[in-house]
Amino acid sequence: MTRELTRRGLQRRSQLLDVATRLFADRGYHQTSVSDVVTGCGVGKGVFYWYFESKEALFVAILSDALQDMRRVQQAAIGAEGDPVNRIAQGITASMDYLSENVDIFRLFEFAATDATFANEMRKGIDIAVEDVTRHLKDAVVDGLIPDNDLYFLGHGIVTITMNFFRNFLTPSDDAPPTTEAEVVNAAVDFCLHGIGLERGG
Amino acid sequence: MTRELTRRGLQRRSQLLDVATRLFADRGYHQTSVSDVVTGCGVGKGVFYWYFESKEALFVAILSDALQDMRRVQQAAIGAEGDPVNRIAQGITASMDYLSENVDIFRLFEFAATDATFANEMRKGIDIAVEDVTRHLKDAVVDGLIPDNDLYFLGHGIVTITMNFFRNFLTPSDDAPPTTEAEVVNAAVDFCLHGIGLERGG
Amino acid sequence: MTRELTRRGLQRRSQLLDVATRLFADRGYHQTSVSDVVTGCGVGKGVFYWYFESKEALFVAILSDALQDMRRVQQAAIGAEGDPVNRIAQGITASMDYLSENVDIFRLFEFAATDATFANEMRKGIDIAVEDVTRHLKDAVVDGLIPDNDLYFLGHGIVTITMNFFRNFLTPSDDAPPTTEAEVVNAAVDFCLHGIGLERGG
Amino acid sequence: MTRELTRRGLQRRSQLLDVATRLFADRGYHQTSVSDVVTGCGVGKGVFYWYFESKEALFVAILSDALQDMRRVQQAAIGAEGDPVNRIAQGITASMDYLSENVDIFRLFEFAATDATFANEMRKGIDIAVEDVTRHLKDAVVDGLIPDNDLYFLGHGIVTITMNFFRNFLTPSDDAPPTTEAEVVNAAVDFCLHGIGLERGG
DNA sequence: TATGAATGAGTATTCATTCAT
DNA sequence: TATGAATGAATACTCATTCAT
Repeated sequence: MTRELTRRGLQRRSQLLDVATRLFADRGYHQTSVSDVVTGCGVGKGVFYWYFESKEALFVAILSDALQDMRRVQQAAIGAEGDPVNRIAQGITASMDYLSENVDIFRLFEFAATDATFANEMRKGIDIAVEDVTRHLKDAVVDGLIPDNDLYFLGHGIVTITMNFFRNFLTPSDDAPPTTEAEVVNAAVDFCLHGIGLERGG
Repeated sequence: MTRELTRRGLQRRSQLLDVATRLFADRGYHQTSVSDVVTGCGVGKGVFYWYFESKEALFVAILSDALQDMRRVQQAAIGAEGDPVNRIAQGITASMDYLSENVDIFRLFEFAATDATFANEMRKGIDIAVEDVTRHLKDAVVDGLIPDNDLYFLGHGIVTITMNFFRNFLTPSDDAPPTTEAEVVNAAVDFCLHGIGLERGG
Repeated sequence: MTRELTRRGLQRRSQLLDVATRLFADRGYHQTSVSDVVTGCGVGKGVFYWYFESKEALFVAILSDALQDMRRVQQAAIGAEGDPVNRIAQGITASMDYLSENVDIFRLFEFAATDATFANEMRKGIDIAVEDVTRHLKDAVVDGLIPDNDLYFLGHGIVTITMNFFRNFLTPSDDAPPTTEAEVVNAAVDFCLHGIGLERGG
Repeated sequence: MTRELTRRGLQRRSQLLDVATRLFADRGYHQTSVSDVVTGCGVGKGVFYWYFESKEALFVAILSDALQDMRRVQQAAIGAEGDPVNRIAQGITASMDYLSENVDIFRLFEFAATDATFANEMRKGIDIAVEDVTRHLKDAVVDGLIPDNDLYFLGHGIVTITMNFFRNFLTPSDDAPPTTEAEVVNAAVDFCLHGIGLERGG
């Protein structure tokens, strides 16, 4: 399938991904038909299958693209920062920024995590994030910044807490949350650093 | 629809609810057909529509039954406890117990929260839980036990944290969590009490 | 799938088989849609899948039903005949009679033999026929009626020749074949008996 | 459509015919898509419609090319042979040789004969072969070599028997046929000559 | 000549729901 | 109450064919 695409082809593929992301986030994956997607792009039905093998493959493409994007954003934010603890803090901040600007993506993450078909793909993405964090944690241990606890579990905790804080405090809900993104990011970072045995600023 | 049911009828309805709960939790709502449910009960297809107006209505019935059950369990655990802070702590403990014994239900809660069709129903259940907690919080304020902060937000926080701790630490996952239910319950209670401005036991 | 069917259900299933057989023979399997079949029965589309798992399964059902029918007819024709050579002759005659009265079936046999999906199913049917004939041949050898040649090959030959004679001389074609069924049956029987080392009537 | 083709164009067309022949024989006409054919040639989809009006037209081209080829081979084998009976014998031999070396083609013949769309085209090819044989038969009658029977029927018989013997004895099957091509050719020739009232070599 | 992209009617199949008995 | 049968709209996907470049 992995086809050679012209510039025009790449645009079309990208358009399909965008429209599908929006529809999946708005109505849900199962409530969105391939027909809806192509209609939303103003193209014929066959076009879809020129670019994707199946509806499922499309969703997986969105998912893994998003996971890669998010990771890229994290790495860009971290840049050349030397202090591993700061690297973690900046990674959390960058993740929340990314999700704030791509709320549709966050909803797809949530769906993927609960759906048998995609749970595994989602888990793979999370595992990579955990590995990234764990690498920083190891560095911090080596540098004597934090005690040598069960790093994998800590890493998992940081990733999960980040997602949860985002869900709980930055996802729009009826009862208006009196929180700015900055506050939530702060709270998440504090929570996580505290979790790994640190006081921030200390 | 609210039909008069004989004893046998009530059993059948209950059986349908049980089988559907299991199937929905295992395969997902959209991947489970009405046919699967009736086959799982060993009955004909017409039976289903004798007891439920639609597949959607069935799911809503499961959802609201479960929410009611959970609430009943909370209230039974609280009993005649006089201290409002203890009431909250016991409510959290009872909730985690309930979810531990009804993991299928927890999965349906998760699904309901992400699916456009049921998100509202789920939210109603959560709102009731928040009101319950908030009532205790108000009592605690009146008794001078905790400061008079934004109680609705606190109440929401307690409910959410309870669910999140359950998901994060008591839901089976690859990287075996080295936590017993008791530990998680403790952590959740601590976290929440701390959140409302209290040290437990203090 | 193997479902319990009521009398009415059995009739419907039978009707679907009949209509499909006719359409497949007239237009070809690939040129006949499931839609054509249900329309031909005057029923809704879902009915089809109540009775058959797939279009392919329907064709296989027709095929194996027909092969069984034909075998039943052969056995009925042979009855209690004691002479194994006569049993063979009567089997050939019965087969040709059957095919003459079920020309549609013969066309499906021909199609099945050339189509990758069904060739195997068809071969199985033929193998059974060969085994039947071979049993008679063995008896004939034991009785000293024919020489002890390679019986499996002979059996295969008899079955194939029967089908070929039918195709060549009893299938309607432009250049009207000046042959009656009786003549062809005679010729086939002669040919086969001669093939196994016998003169008929001798 | 009949387009002027450059040398390169002729090669391309020929390549398409070859690849399609192989695919059609392997998977069947209906199971092979135009896409499969062009992919098999490593060219774009538009190319196909440069050389052929339709998928159907492609198959017809393969079919008629093959029929012409086979006829050419027959005529080359007959050469300047004077004896009409020998001409027939040599034609049969040449045909079997051709089919042995082009088994794919034989499968397409079989398919074409059973498919409503191509049965007519196939029949035309057979009719020509029958006419050829019939011409030799007429010569043989004029020469007093054979009795003056229904020649058209005899001609048809010879062509059909040739195909049948090939199918039955030279097409690969499970029960290994203990026959060499030479034996089958001999048998077919004997059968046919006998059929027209002759003993070979007599 | 050739290509990648697009078309859209058509196909098998599913499934929530209804109905006659 | 219950069943087997029927409905038909909806869905994912295919594919011969066309077209702009």
